[in-house]
Amino acid sequence: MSYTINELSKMFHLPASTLRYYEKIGLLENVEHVNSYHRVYNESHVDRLNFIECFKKALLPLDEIKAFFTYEKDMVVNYEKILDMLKTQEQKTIETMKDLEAGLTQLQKKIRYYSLVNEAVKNNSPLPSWDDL
Amino acid sequence: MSYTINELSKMFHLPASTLRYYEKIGLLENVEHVNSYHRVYNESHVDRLNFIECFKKALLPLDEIKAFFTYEKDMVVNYEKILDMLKTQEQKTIETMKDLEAGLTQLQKKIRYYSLVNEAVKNNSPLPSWDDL
DNA sequence: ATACAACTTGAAGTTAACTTTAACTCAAGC
DNA sequence: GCTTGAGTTAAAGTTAACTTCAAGTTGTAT
Repeated sequence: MSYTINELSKMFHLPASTLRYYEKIGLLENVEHVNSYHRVYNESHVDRLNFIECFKKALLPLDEIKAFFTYEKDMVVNYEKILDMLKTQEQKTIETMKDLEAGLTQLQKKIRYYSLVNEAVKNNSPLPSWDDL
Repeated sequence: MSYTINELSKMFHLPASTLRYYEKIGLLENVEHVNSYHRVYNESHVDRLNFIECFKKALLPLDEIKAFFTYEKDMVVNYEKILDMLKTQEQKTIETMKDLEAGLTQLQKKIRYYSLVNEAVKNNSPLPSWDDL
Protein backbone atom coordinates (compact mmCIF):
# COMPACT_ATOMS: atom_id res chain seq x y z
CA MET A 1 0.00 0.00 0.00
CA SER A 2 1.27 3.49 -0.79
CA TYR A 3 0.05 6.88 0.34
CA THR A 4 0.26 10.48 -0.84
CA ILE A 5 1.18 13.24 1.54
CA ASN A 6 -2.45 14.29 1.63
CA GLU A 7 -3.69 10.87 2.55
CA LEU A 8 -1.25 10.68 5.46
CA SER A 9 -2.12 14.23 6.38
CA LYS A 10 -5.79 13.32 6.74
CA MET A 11 -5.05 9.99 8.38
CA PHE A 12 -3.04 11.59 11.19
CA HIS A 13 -4.64 15.03 11.34
CA LEU A 14 -1.25 16.58 10.66
CA PRO A 15 -0.72 19.29 8.02
CA ALA A 16 1.41 18.27 5.03
CA SER A 17 3.98 20.84 6.09
CA THR A 18 4.44 18.94 9.34
CA LEU A 19 5.06 15.68 7.47
CA ARG A 20 7.70 17.41 5.35
CA TYR A 21 9.16 18.90 8.51
CA TYR A 22 9.36 15.48 10.18
CA GLU A 23 11.19 14.18 7.15
CA LYS A 24 13.57 17.13 7.20
CA ILE A 25 14.55 16.56 10.82
CA GLY A 26 15.01 12.84 10.16
CA LEU A 27 11.99 11.57 12.04
CA LEU A 28 10.51 10.06 8.87
CA GLU A 29 13.05 8.29 6.69
CA ASN A 30 13.26 6.72 3.24
CA VAL A 31 10.33 8.61 1.81
CA GLU A 32 10.23 8.06 -1.94
CA HIS A 33 10.43 11.23 -4.01
CA VAL A 34 8.94 10.31 -7.38
CA ASN A 35 10.49 12.33 -10.23
CA SER A 36 11.36 14.96 -7.67
CA TYR A 37 7.71 15.69 -8.04
CA HIS A 38 5.78 14.19 -5.15
CA ARG A 39 6.29 12.00 -2.11
CA VAL A 40 5.12 8.43 -1.79
CA TYR A 41 4.79 6.93 1.68
CA ASN A 42 4.32 3.27 2.61
CA GLU A 43 3.17 1.15 5.55
CA SER A 44 6.43 1.66 7.40
CA HIS A 45 5.68 5.38 7.53
CA VAL A 46 2.18 4.74 8.83
CA ASP A 47 3.62 2.52 11.55
CA ARG A 48 6.23 5.06 12.47
CA LEU A 49 3.74 7.91 12.57
CA ASN A 50 1.58 5.87 14.91
CA PHE A 51 4.51 5.60 17.31
CA ILE A 52 5.44 9.23 16.90
CA GLU A 53 1.93 10.35 17.79
CA CYS A 54 1.96 8.03 20.70
CA PHE A 55 5.23 9.33 22.07
CA LYS A 56 4.17 12.90 21.47
CA LYS A 57 1.13 12.28 23.64
CA ALA A 58 3.48 11.02 26.31
CA LEU A 59 5.27 14.40 25.97
CA LEU A 60 8.53 13.01 24.57
CA PRO A 61 10.33 15.71 22.57
CA LEU A 62 10.90 15.02 18.87
CA ASP A 63 14.67 14.73 19.15
CA GLU A 64 14.31 11.98 21.72
CA ILE A 65 11.74 10.20 19.58
CA LYS A 66 14.27 10.40 16.76
CA ALA A 67 17.05 9.10 19.01
CA PHE A 68 14.78 6.23 19.92
CA PHE A 69 14.28 5.20 16.30
CA THR A 70 18.02 5.47 15.73
CA TYR A 71 18.76 3.14 18.63
CA GLU A 72 16.05 0.74 17.49
CA LYS A 73 17.90 0.16 14.22
CA ASP A 74 20.48 -1.76 16.18
CA MET A 75 18.48 -3.06 19.07
CA VAL A 76 20.71 -6.03 19.88
CA VAL A 77 23.44 -3.52 20.67
CA ASN A 78 21.23 -0.82 22.17
CA TYR A 79 18.43 -2.61 23.99
CA GLU A 80 19.72 -1.50 27.38
CA LYS A 81 19.76 2.14 26.32
CA ILE A 82 16.32 1.72 24.78
CA LEU A 83 14.89 0.14 27.93
CA ASP A 84 16.41 2.95 29.94
CA MET A 85 14.83 5.63 27.77
CA LEU A 86 11.47 3.91 27.83
CA LYS A 87 11.45 3.53 31.61
CA THR A 88 12.53 7.12 32.18
CA GLN A 89 9.75 8.23 29.89
CA GLU A 90 7.27 5.98 31.68
CA GLN A 91 8.08 7.69 34.98
CA LYS A 92 7.80 11.15 33.45
CA THR A 93 4.45 10.29 31.98
CA ILE A 94 3.17 9.02 35.30
CA GLU A 95 4.40 12.23 36.98
CA THR A 96 2.64 14.35 34.38
CA MET A 97 -0.55 12.40 34.87
CA LYS A 98 -0.42 13.02 38.61
CA ASP A 99 0.08 16.75 38.01
CA LEU A 100 -2.84 16.77 35.61
CA GLU A 101 -5.01 15.04 38.17
CA ALA A 102 -4.11 17.59 40.82
CA GLY A 103 -4.85 20.37 38.36
CA LEU A 104 -8.15 18.78 37.45
CA THR A 105 -9.16 18.57 41.10
CA GLN A 106 -8.53 22.28 41.55
CA LEU A 107 -10.43 23.08 38.38
CA GLN A 108 -13.40 21.10 39.61
CA LYS A 109 -13.28 22.82 42.97
CA LYS A 110 -13.43 26.18 41.19
CA ILE A 111 -16.30 24.89 39.06
CA ARG A 112 -18.26 23.97 42.19
CA TYR A 113 -17.56 27.39 43.67
CA TYR A 114 -18.73 29.29 40.59
CA SER A 115 -21.81 27.08 40.37
CA LEU A 116 -22.68 28.35 43.84
CA VAL A 117 -21.99 31.91 42.70
CA ASN A 118 -24.34 31.28 39.79
CA GLU A 119 -27.13 30.12 42.11
CA ALA A 120 -26.54 32.96 44.55
CA VAL A 121 -26.78 35.58 41.84
CA LYS A 122 -29.95 34.03 40.41
CA ASN A 123 -31.61 33.82 43.87
CA ASN A 124 -30.38 37.21 44.93
CA SER A 125 -28.82 35.53 47.93
CA PRO A 126 -25.39 36.41 49.39
CA LEU A 127 -22.31 35.23 47.53
CA PRO A 128 -20.77 31.99 48.81
CA SER A 129 -17.40 31.96 50.48
CA TRP A 130 -14.59 29.71 49.35
CA ASP A 131 -15.09 27.71 52.57
CA ASP A 132 -18.65 26.72 51.66
CA LEU A 133 -17.32 23.94 49.43
CA MET B 1 3.51 38.04 56.12
CA SER B 2 5.80 39.36 53.39
CA TYR B 3 8.24 37.60 51.09
CA THR B 4 11.29 38.48 49.05
CA ILE B 5 11.63 37.36 45.47
CA ASN B 6 14.09 34.72 46.61
CA GLU B 7 11.76 33.29 49.18
CA LEU B 8 8.99 32.93 46.62
CA SER B 9 11.47 31.56 44.13
CA LYS B 10 12.42 28.78 46.52
CA MET B 11 8.83 28.23 47.65
CA PHE B 12 7.58 27.59 44.11
CA HIS B 13 10.74 26.28 42.46
CA LEU B 14 10.56 29.11 39.96
CA PRO B 15 13.57 31.27 39.07
CA ALA B 16 13.33 34.91 40.15
CA SER B 17 13.41 35.89 36.49
CA THR B 18 10.19 33.98 35.98
CA LEU B 19 8.51 35.82 38.85
CA ARG B 20 9.54 39.14 37.29
CA TYR B 21 8.29 37.89 33.95
CA TYR B 22 4.90 36.95 35.42
CA GLU B 23 4.64 40.44 36.85
CA LYS B 24 5.59 41.97 33.54
CA ILE B 25 2.85 40.12 31.65
CA GLY B 26 0.31 41.02 34.34
CA LEU B 27 -0.10 37.60 35.89
CA LEU B 28 1.15 38.84 39.25
CA GLU B 29 -0.24 42.23 40.25
CA ASN B 30 0.29 44.85 42.93
CA VAL B 31 3.78 43.76 43.81
CA GLU B 32 5.33 46.35 46.09
CA HIS B 33 8.56 47.87 44.77
CA VAL B 34 10.34 49.25 47.83
CA ASN B 35 12.44 52.34 47.01
CA SER B 36 12.55 51.03 43.44
CA TYR B 37 15.07 48.72 44.99
CA HIS B 38 13.50 45.37 45.65
CA ARG B 39 10.15 43.60 45.43
CA VAL B 40 8.01 42.64 48.39
CA TYR B 41 5.33 40.00 47.94
CA ASN B 42 2.46 39.13 50.28
CA GLU B 43 -0.01 36.29 50.96
CA SER B 44 -2.15 37.24 48.00
CA HIS B 45 0.79 36.52 45.73
CA VAL B 46 1.37 33.16 47.35
CA ASP B 47 -2.30 32.30 46.81
CA ARG B 48 -2.20 33.41 43.23
CA LEU B 49 0.98 31.51 42.49
CA ASN B 50 -0.64 28.40 43.89
CA PHE B 51 -3.46 28.77 41.39
CA ILE B 52 -1.09 29.60 38.57
CA GLU B 53 0.94 26.46 39.17
CA CYS B 54 -2.23 24.49 39.36
CA PHE B 55 -3.57 25.81 36.05
CA LYS B 56 -0.20 25.36 34.42
CA LYS B 57 -0.32 21.72 35.37
CA ALA B 58 -3.70 21.53 33.71
CA LEU B 59 -1.96 22.93 30.59
CA LEU B 60 -3.80 26.27 30.56
CA PRO B 61 -1.70 28.87 28.72
CA LEU B 62 -0.58 31.90 30.70
CA ASP B 63 -2.73 34.39 28.81
CA GLU B 64 -5.84 32.39 29.66
CA ILE B 65 -4.80 32.13 33.28
CA LYS B 66 -4.43 35.90 33.22
CA ALA B 67 -7.83 36.33 31.57
CA PHE B 68 -9.28 34.16 34.30
CA PHE B 69 -7.92 36.39 37.07
CA THR B 70 -9.21 39.43 35.22
CA TYR B 71 -12.73 37.97 35.05
CA GLU B 72 -12.57 36.92 38.67
CA LYS B 73 -12.20 40.55 39.73
CA ASP B 74 -15.82 41.07 38.78
CA MET B 75 -17.28 37.66 39.31
CA VAL B 76 -20.88 38.73 39.81
CA VAL B 77 -20.79 40.03 36.24
CA ASN B 78 -18.54 37.36 34.76
CA TYR B 79 -19.42 34.14 36.55
CA GLU B 80 -20.95 32.63 33.41
CA LYS B 81 -17.85 33.32 31.38
CA ILE B 82 -15.71 31.97 34.21
CA LEU B 83 -17.78 28.79 34.48
CA ASP B 84 -17.51 28.37 30.74
CA MET B 85 -13.73 28.73 30.77
CA LEU B 86 -13.39 26.34 33.66
CA LYS B 87 -15.56 23.68 32.06
CA THR B 88 -13.82 23.95 28.72
CA GLN B 89 -10.53 23.55 30.50
CA GLU B 90 -11.88 20.59 32.45
CA GLN B 91 -12.73 18.79 29.21
CA LYS B 92 -9.34 19.59 27.70
CA THR B 93 -7.59 18.25 30.75
CA ILE B 94 -9.61 15.05 30.66
CA GLU B 95 -8.78 14.64 26.95
CA THR B 96 -5.10 15.15 27.65
CA MET B 97 -5.22 12.58 30.42
CA LYS B 98 -6.77 10.04 28.07
CA ASP B 99 -4.04 10.70 25.49
CA LEU B 100 -1.40 10.31 28.16
CA GLU B 101 -2.90 7.01 29.24
CA ALA B 102 -2.89 5.71 25.67
CA GLY B 103 0.72 6.85 25.33
CA LEU B 104 1.63 5.17 28.58
CA THR B 105 0.09 1.89 27.44
CA GLN B 106 2.19 1.95 24.27
CA LEU B 107 5.30 2.81 26.26
CA GLN B 108 4.69 -0.13 28.56
CA LYS B 109 4.13 -2.45 25.62
CA LYS B 110 7.51 -1.38 24.23
CA ILE B 111 9.05 -1.90 27.65
CA ARG B 112 7.74 -5.46 27.74
CA TYR B 113 9.08 -6.07 24.25
CA TYR B 114 12.55 -4.82 25.04
CA SER B 115 12.59 -6.80 28.27
CA LEU B 116 12.11 -9.89 26.09
CA VAL B 117 14.90 -8.67 23.81
CA ASN B 118 17.07 -8.31 26.89
CA GLU B 119 16.41 -11.91 27.98
CA ALA B 120 16.87 -13.26 24.47
CA VAL B 121 20.24 -11.58 24.10
CA LYS B 122 21.41 -12.83 27.52
CA ASN B 123 20.27 -16.42 26.80
CA ASN B 124 21.54 -16.36 23.26
CA SER B 125 18.04 -17.32 22.16
CA PRO B 126 16.28 -15.91 19.07
CA LEU B 127 14.92 -12.39 19.26
CA PRO B 128 11.23 -12.07 20.10
CA SER B 129 8.73 -10.84 17.57
CA TRP B 130 6.37 -7.97 18.27
CA ASP B 131 3.54 -10.53 18.34
CA ASP B 132 4.99 -12.43 21.29
CA LEU B 133 3.53 -9.87 23.69
C1' DA C 1 34.52 56.40 51.10
C1' DT C 2 34.59 52.39 48.85
C1' DA C 3 33.74 47.83 47.73
C1' DC C 4 30.42 44.38 47.39
C1' DA C 5 26.33 41.60 46.98
C1' DA C 6 21.68 41.68 46.02
C1' DC C 7 18.49 43.53 43.43
C1' DT C 8 16.67 46.40 39.57
C1' DT C 9 15.51 47.46 34.39
C1' DG C 10 14.51 47.04 29.31
C1' DA C 11 15.91 44.62 25.62
C1' DA C 12 17.66 40.98 23.23
C1' DG C 13 18.30 35.99 22.90
C1' DT C 14 16.65 31.04 23.30
C1' DT C 15 14.08 26.71 22.37
C1' DA C 16 10.80 23.53 20.33
C1' DA C 17 7.78 22.62 16.96
C1' DC C 18 5.93 24.10 13.61
C1' DT C 19 4.00 27.40 9.70
C1' DT C 20 4.34 30.50 6.02
C1' DT C 21 6.29 32.35 1.95
C1' DA C 22 8.14 32.79 -2.57
C1' DA C 23 9.63 30.85 -6.37
C1' DC C 24 9.60 26.68 -8.86
C1' DT C 25 8.20 21.91 -11.30
C1' DC C 26 5.27 18.69 -13.19
C1' DA C 27 1.17 16.23 -15.34
C1' DA C 28 -3.30 16.63 -17.04
C1' DG C 29 -7.19 18.82 -19.28
C1' DC C 30 -8.89 22.16 -22.63
C1' DG D 1 0.55 25.37 -26.08
C1' DC D 2 -1.43 27.22 -22.02
C1' DT D 3 -3.57 27.11 -17.69
C1' DT D 4 -4.50 24.99 -13.46
C1' DG D 5 -3.66 22.61 -9.37
C1' DA D 6 -1.12 19.72 -6.60
C1' DG D 7 3.20 19.20 -5.11
C1' DT D 8 8.22 20.75 -4.41
C1' DT D 9 12.21 23.52 -2.07
C1' DA D 10 15.02 26.47 1.10
C1' DA D 11 14.60 29.98 4.00
C1' DA D 12 12.37 33.05 6.89
C1' DG D 13 8.74 33.82 10.27
C1' DT D 14 5.85 32.50 14.42
C1' DT D 15 4.51 31.36 19.18
C1' DA D 16 4.86 30.53 24.09
C1' DA D 17 7.34 30.83 27.93
C1' DC D 18 11.01 31.88 29.51
C1' DT D 19 16.28 33.22 30.13
C1' DT D 20 20.21 35.99 29.66
C1' DC D 21 22.51 40.24 29.30
C1' DA D 22 24.37 44.76 30.09
C1' DA D 23 24.07 48.51 32.68
C1' DG D 24 22.40 50.73 36.66
C1' DT D 25 20.82 51.27 41.90
C1' DT D 26 20.82 50.43 46.85
C1' DG D 27 22.04 49.11 51.63
C1' DT D 28 25.53 47.15 54.43
C1' DA D 29 30.21 45.95 55.85
C1' DT D 30 35.05 47.41 56.04
